[in-house]
Amino acid sequence: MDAPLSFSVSTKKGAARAGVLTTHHGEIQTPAFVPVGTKANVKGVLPDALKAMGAQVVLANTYHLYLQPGEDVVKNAGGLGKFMNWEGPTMTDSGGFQVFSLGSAFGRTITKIAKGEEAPREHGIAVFDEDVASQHGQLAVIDDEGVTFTSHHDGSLHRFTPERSIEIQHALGADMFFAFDECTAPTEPYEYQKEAMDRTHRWAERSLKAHRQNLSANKKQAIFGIVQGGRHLDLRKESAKETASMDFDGFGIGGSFSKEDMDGALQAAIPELPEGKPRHFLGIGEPTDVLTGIAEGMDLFDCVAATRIGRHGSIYTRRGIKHLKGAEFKDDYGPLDPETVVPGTEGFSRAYVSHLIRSKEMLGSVIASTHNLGFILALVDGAREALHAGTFEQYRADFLRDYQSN
RNA sequence: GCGACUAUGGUGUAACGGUUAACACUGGAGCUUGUGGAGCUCUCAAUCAGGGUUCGAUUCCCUGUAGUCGCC
Repeated sequence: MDAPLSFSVSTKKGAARAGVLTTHHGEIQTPAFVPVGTKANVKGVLPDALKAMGAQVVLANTYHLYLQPGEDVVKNAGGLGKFMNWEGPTMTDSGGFQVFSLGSAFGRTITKIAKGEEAPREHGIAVFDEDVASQHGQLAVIDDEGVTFTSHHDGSLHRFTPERSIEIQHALGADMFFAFDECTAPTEPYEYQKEAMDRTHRWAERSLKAHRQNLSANKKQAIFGIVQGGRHLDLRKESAKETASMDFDGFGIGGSFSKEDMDGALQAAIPELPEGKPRHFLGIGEPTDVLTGIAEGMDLFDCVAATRIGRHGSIYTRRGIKHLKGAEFKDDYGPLDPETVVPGTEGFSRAYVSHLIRSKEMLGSVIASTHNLGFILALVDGAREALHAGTFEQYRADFLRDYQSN
């Protein structure tokens, strides 16, 4: 295979679709959920376990691996997959998201999913909270060239530009990676959303150029452009159109949404994207959101929620999320989710995992993370099969009914 | 048996004689969407008993009770 990536859609029903994505490290049946392994590890879950539960691809982060252990360590290990002993396909995120999560949003009550709080800010480009900055030594300043930030490890000063991000991602060597973008808080005003979106487009062109100039990387790695535009449908459409006009191998839809905005943003953007290239929904999501994305025509999803909430003692079940730290689970000797079997976690009871989490035993986090990852992978597997069988809408409706019924 | 010391939420510790008895852990509830987070937020919960001094006692005095240590 000469191209780094090939993609074919085999089933289409309305906007939703199923297909196969082929990389140098194997095939990915889409739609697919991508476990997040930020620092070249999926927290608490061994590669063998990932494989056993049907994970097809993992995603690591440029920002984190650049700071620690440094991209050269990963490169000299033979690339991300070799380094982490994962034989399948890999992806890396560009570090752009950290501009958002460590910069303007850090220390505030803003997350990827908007809750409606106001985000006070100076008009302009330097975005950080001075109190937070002094308290945590935190600082991220965006300009048109790139972003300057301090390391959370030692406070040292660093700078990412689109070119630098691509250079690092070449060193990390994942099969697919993302252009460097700016993700804004959903609470930012329209003018700033547009300004950030335009900047993201310029950065996309620079990212693409930097990648195409590296001929050997070009053969091995695929680059995805990222659609932004906040919660504004006209911006979403414009961003999708603009990004689609560039020669990317695939597309990510990024940014932050309120729960209600998600559908609209997808509907505005997706029709502008080419049919024949994969679409990745960045940072999404929870089970119901993933089904929404599939229904709208997304192919790939990554999200930290499964491992994060698992690590802290909450599990997905067919009947909604259960907080195992709750008193009611102390003597609940039933399985984690009677309706979902995850390889490697069969036989563990809610009471047992509740006990482990309460006593801060790491095995509790391991079991819950494994369960949650297996749960959402199985959910997406089921959705894919339903797409092929022509029963996806029913599948989704059934799941939503059960999940919200508790 | 005698002496010394101690007695504050479930646990461990705070509190010049002066607002609503503080903190940590535990317990309970909630949060987490391209992971600075095995994390964060909120919350229930106590002055050993009985007297006395004082305007006012967790604080000072007496008695009782319990515990710890030491001594016959």
